[in-house]
Amino acid sequence: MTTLEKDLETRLAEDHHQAIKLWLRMLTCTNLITGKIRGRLRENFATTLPRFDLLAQLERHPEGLRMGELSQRMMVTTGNVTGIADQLEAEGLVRREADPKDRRSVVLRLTPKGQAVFSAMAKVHEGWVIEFFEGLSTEEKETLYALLGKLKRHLNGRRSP
Amino acid sequence: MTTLEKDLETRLAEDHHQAIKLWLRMLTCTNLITGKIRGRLRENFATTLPRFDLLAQLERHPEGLRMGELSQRMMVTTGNVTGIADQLEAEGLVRREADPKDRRSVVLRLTPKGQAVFSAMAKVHEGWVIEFFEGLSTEEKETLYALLGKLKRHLNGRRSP
DNA sequence: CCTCATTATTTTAGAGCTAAATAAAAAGTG
DNA sequence: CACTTTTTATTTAGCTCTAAAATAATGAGG
Repeated sequence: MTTLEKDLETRLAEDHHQAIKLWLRMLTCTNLITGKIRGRLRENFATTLPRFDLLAQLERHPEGLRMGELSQRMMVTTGNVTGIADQLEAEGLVRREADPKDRRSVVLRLTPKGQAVFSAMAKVHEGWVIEFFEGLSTEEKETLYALLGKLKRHLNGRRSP
Repeated sequence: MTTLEKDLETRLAEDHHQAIKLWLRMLTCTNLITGKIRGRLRENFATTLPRFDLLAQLERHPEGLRMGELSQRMMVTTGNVTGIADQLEAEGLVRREADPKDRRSVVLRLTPKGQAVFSAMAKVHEGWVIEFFEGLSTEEKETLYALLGKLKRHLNGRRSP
């Protein structure tokens, strides 16, 4: 084996190791942040991250969203959305409505109470996220955002969507 | 309000929005990757991500790890580690051993079968991760790794450890 | 009409995960 | 040494999530 070949092999191996290290670090950061958010949502508002997430999606879509749309946006199964929606409906924060265009569909909307409860939480939540990322400068956040955008396109682009 | 103040305020608001967008994109990328890995682990090896994660930790520490050490490294509760270890022990992949230095502790180690099963999976798993990140160049991965490192230090450094 | 494939939601079974309570051993303190 | 606090692992109750099966409505073709 020549020196050039050895170098190429080494560089490839390092690149492989690099991807693994990168992935583990990314996973760690995400876990740290979700853990903090989960704990604070519980302590401050006695609610959970998926409940908050569902309300956030509805708040961005006052016209309501179907269960399938919610499951796509929240990246969970429709069965999971059903369970979370059940709880929020029991708490009076969301309402199931019939879709006039398709009787198979259910459209979920925020109730006035749900809007009020969510907007109180959203302000505080935004502050937490700002705090978590304030270790990075605006330029660094911009770079990170762009790199993750490229990663996301690659992940969505090829197989197993 | 003067023009300067308005600009400052606008810039701050944009910075806030930036943190939220960044966080949501980061969460999306992580969810996409974990979803792919989970599905492939199930299809190819009939196992799950937390099981794989526990085996991976033990593989890096042939001397064994205590339940508490595992829970820290896996970023889950010790109760959760107990349950996953129960399953892996029933499958004969790990073994509980008494810690001679501390009778409260349990040291978990890979069995020979566990080593064999894991190393077969690890090779394939590494290939998946390389594939997920090959949309980025070596330099881009390096930049992403560094930025996440800075983020991680900030997250660990301040309140709520 | 009537079937057949598709789409939308719910239900079910089981693993994952947390927080809190428990039990046992170790470590610190007067 | 006795007493208290801390540490370590397990257990328990309850929510979260998935995959797969069950319901039910839509739509296309014959």
